[in-house]
Amino acid sequence: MATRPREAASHPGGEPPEESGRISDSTVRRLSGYYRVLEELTGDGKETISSYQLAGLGGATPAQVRKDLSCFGSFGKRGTGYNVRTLRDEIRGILGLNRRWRVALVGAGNLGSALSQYKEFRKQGFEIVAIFDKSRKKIGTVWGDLEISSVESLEEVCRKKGVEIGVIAAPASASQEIAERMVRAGVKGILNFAPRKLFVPDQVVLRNVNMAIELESLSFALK
Amino acid sequence: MATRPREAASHPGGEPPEESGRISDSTVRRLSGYYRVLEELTGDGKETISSYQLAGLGGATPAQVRKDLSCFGSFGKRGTGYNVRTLRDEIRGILGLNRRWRVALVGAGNLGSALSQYKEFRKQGFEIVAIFDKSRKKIGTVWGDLEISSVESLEEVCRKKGVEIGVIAAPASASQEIAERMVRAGVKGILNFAPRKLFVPDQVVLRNVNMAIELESLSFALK
DNA sequence: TGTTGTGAAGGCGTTCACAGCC
DNA sequence: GGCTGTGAACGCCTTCACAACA
Repeated sequence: MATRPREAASHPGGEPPEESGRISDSTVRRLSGYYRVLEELTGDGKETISSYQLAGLGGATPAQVRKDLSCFGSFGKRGTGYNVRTLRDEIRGILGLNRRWRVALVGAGNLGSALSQYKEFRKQGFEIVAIFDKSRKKIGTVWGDLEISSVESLEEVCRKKGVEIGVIAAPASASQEIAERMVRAGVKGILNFAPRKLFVPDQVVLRNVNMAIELESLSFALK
Repeated sequence: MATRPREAASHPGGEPPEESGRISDSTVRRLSGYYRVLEELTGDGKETISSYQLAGLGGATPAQVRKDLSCFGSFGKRGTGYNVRTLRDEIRGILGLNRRWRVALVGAGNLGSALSQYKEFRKQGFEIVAIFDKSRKKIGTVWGDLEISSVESLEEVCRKKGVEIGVIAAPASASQEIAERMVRAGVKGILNFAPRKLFVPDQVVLRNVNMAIELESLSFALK
C-alpha cells in the first residue's frame, strides 16, 4: 500500500512544446543514456547524428530514440538527423541538469567516502553541502571542505542549507529512520543506496541504487 | 570450500513444477526484495506470512507476490499463507544464492575499495578472489588478503582462479576494454558500475548499477 | 534520397476476480 | 472464513510502418 503510483505534476505555464502526456520512467532512463553519449560526441566534435546512430551507441532502437525525444518536442531535421550539441542541451534541460541541486549525504562509511569523492557528481550539478554520520568517531572530522555532522542535527542543518536531495549511504537498519528525518527536513528527493525498501510520502521522490538486486538477478540468470 | 567447476547442478529428481516459461526481469528483482524481507523476518522468529503482508513489506501488491511465486511452484497453504523459513530457502535456491560465486573486481579506486569491504557481498555467496587495477602505484599492494594485480594479467588470473563473475568499478573510458578482457577470460556474468553502455556477446549476462541514471531521473522528477 | 515524427499494432507485465483448498 | 493459485482483462511500453519533409 505504501509507494503507489504517483500523481502527475500538472504543468501550469510550462515550456513551449513540453511534457504533453505522462513520461514513462523507461523513457527518462534512456534519455539519461543518450545524454551521456551526446556529451562524449560533442567532445569528439561530431556535428549531427541520426536516430540510428544514437540507438547503436545507446543500446536502443531507432524508433525508440525518436519516440522518446518526441515526448518533449521536435529536435531533428528530416533527412539529416539531430544536431549533437543542440540535442545534448535540450536533454540536459529536460533532465533538469542545467541547475544546481543541493545534496546531503548520510553515512560516512566506505560508500559515502566513494560518493563524496565522485567527481561526476558535482559536474552534473549535484553539490554535496552536508555530510552526516551517527558515529562519534566520525562526527567533527573533515572530508574535503565539509565537516561531518551528527545525524541528530540532520533536520536543522538540511533546512538551514536548503538541501533538496538526500543520499542515503548508511546501513539498511538505519535507512528508514534517516528517510523520515529527511522528509521532516523538507527534502524533495531521496537517492537510497541501502538495500531496503523505503516508505516515504507520495510527494517525495524516491530512487534506489541496489547492488544486491543486480547481483542476485545476475546470479539468477547464470544459474 | 566448494571448488566445484562450472558443472550445472543437474537436478536428479528435479523440483516438480519449476521454470516453465520465461521469467521476467521485474519478477526476479521483486523476488530479490521478498528474499531480503524474509531473511529479516526469520530473524524475528515469524512463522508464516500472507501475500498481503509480504506485499506490504516489499512494496508490491498481493496478487503480484502470488504471481511471482507461482512461476516457480506452489509454496503456500490456502487459508494460511507461506512458511517464512521455507519460502526464504526456496527463493534463495531460485536466485542461485545457495552456492559460491567467484568474483573478480576491476578498479581499485574509492568505489572498488567500498565494494571489497562490503560484508553483505560475501554473505550472499559472492567471494572476491582477485582484484585488478591499471595503476602502477596500486599493483602489488594488499587489500585484505588479496594482492592487487595488473589488469594486463586479467585473462590469465581469472582463468586460473575460475572467476565466473566480473565487477567493473573502473572509469567509463576503460570499461568496454575491461569487459572484453573479462569475456576472453571466460567470465559468464558482468556487473558494471561504470556509467557507460557496454557491449558483450549474448551468452554473457550483463547487469548495470548506474548511479548517474538514478540521480538524473530524480532530477527530472523534481524539476 | 534519407531521416524524422507519429498513429496503429503488437507484446508483455500487472491487476482483477474467482475457483479451489485449508 | 481466509488465503492461495491462475486464467482473463487491462493498460502500458515497444515496435512497426509510413506520411511528411529537408
